[in-house]
Amino acid sequence: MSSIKEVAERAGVSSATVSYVLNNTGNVSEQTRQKVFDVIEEIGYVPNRMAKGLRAKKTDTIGILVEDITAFQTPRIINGINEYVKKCGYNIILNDLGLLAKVGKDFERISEFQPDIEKGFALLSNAQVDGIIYVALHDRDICYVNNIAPRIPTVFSYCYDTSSRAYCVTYDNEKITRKAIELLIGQNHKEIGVLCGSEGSKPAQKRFRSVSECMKEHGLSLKNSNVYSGDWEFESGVQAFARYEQAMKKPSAVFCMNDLMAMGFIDAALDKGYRIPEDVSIIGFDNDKRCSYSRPRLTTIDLPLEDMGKKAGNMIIDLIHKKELPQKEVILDCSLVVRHSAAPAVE
Amino acid sequence: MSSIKEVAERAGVSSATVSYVLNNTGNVSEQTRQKVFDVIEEIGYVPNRMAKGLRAKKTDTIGILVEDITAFQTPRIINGINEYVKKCGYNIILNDLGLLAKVGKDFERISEFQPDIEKGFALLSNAQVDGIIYVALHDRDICYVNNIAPRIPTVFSYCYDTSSRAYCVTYDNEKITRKAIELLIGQNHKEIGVLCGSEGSKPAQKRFRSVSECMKEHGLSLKNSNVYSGDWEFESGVQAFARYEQAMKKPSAVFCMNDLMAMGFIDAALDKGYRIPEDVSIIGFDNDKRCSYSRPRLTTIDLPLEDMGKKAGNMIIDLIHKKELPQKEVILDCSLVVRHSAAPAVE
DNA sequence: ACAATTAAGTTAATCGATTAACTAATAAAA
DNA sequence: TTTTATTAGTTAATCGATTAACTTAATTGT
Repeated sequence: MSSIKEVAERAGVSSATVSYVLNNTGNVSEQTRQKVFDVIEEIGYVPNRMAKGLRAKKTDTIGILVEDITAFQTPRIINGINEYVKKCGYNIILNDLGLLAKVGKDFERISEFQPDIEKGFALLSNAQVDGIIYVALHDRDICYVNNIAPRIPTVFSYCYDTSSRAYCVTYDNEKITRKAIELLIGQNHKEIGVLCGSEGSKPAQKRFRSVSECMKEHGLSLKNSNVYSGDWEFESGVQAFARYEQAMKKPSAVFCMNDLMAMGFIDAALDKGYRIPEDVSIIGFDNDKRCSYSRPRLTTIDLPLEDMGKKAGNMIIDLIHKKELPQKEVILDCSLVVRHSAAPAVE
Repeated sequence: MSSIKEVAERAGVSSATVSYVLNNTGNVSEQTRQKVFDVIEEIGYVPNRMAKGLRAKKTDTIGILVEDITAFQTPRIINGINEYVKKCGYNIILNDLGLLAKVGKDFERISEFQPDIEKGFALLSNAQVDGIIYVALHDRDICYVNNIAPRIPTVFSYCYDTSSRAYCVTYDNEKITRKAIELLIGQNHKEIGVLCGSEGSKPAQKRFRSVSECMKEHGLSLKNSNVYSGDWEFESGVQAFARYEQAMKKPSAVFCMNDLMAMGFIDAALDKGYRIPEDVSIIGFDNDKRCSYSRPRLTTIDLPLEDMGKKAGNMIIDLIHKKELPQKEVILDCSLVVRHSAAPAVE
């Protein structure tokens, strides 16, 4: 309601002087400064961000475009971004595309929602944000999004980009998958199974290749019959166990490409009287909160979600300040969370 | 970059005409309209929201102030708000106070962070949002916040207000607690225990009173020895079980004031060889995703979080349009999610 | 045929904050 | 004493979109 003009009149100065007081610029006597502050306090004046943004052509605001706020990883990433950018004096605007309900875990289908994504970018872009951070649902190639990344600095998180044109923050699938498999090998497991994510999924392919290579390097081979297909969902873990149980020679350990499938596998196993980890060791992936209280507690892989958010915030602010970034793609390390679902092989 | 002026020049019309085309107002010939659209398409013009907001004195944007984005209920509420307000042509700006890390589950301490909360309101308010929705961490009295609710329409969600001055959306603790207890009574449980939330907590007090009254109405009495104190955390469920186990006459069912404590109780019970629900029935509260895959699956209470978001969105938009609201406080019903942790009493 | 109406546009003020360019007075330097 | 700097302000243009008030031409009514 109240404008800088009103403050100026009441304080008996020009509006320029008020602006100088507010921004701590120009030359203003202590006396005048105090008077201006008094008036501001008195009438509860708050600067109009629209006017400021219009004039200054920047808003000190970062736009966050999330594919789905209800996905378990999204809040942790937002939290990381928020923590970092607040310290730098930036605010965030969030826009949620709500894609999870539309695509489930079928991340490949997200490209169908290209118009929604473009709309989200347009919305943030005309909200005059200084930069945009895109938070994906699942580690995936965003090259198709690249052509719409607007004239505004943009950083993709939980994404990589095979075309290497976009700024991305992602995590190292290969390294951590190897670490998990090496844990099992170190526990003397020789027959290791793998429960895969959806067939078309890039991270699933990466993880599979890492499992296979890592085993080969340790003189083990990944048998076809020990590879269970899955679709990231609980139920596919249940089905995988059914196939596991029918096998003649059963793996003593199964690496599951996410926690949800691991839970399905374990649940089905426990129903049939199997003991975990005595009969079969299980490693999950995601450190998904929904699986926090499994019995036994799940040995799994924690994604550096907060750090991905922080790094994305760091990159976007550097880009806004037109700093050169040393690399377009930042790949952060995951960590192995050792709990009780994987144990040394017996016999 | 490109402004309405540039579009006007290229299309050979005045900027007013472009504005009329954009807003579908005024009289513009089909020919001119088409030409303007062509130019807009060609140079990728996007209206500047700052300028628009400055002139129109509204932004079609709702500010959401959340106490903590990582709390399990927050994303579901945001999702509900988002879904509703998008349909009405509104966008959202989010500001996260990140209080969870600071107060843990000690919600009463939130009042210590009054300055942070005020800062959050100020931030959104000077971002010129048309209205603010405050999303609390836990159902609680927000009367102390009331005096800072600014000249902007404000709706509190996951909150109630003993002073009845603020607009609130909350859920019915009493009704659903009775329903849960009646489920147990219907299952012929006579000796019912209750695992409480933090002592100072208002919802914990409400739930306790409801348990006690409901039992009395059914001719049962709640024994002091069957009341376990807790603090909403997993560990206090474990401790409650220790006390449970020492008792001479053990309750055949325990109503836990949240899922986390229920999980702690169950976990400890299973460790000691107790069977759930054969030896003791358990009901939780929250339908917390972290407890989704417990064995047995938890019978619990689902909070109408999306609906609370939707309703808050509905209320704030009505307030923005200066509609009279029939009531200041809206109380939504929870639902009982019957799964497998509570079963009829044996013997 | 002439007034009244409608259609299709233009002009210019406005929203509120910023800031370059200017003034005026005082203090310091030469 | 005159010049130069410094201090403490003011004036007015500007950012981009909206919209009331106006103009001009074409159409309609009687």
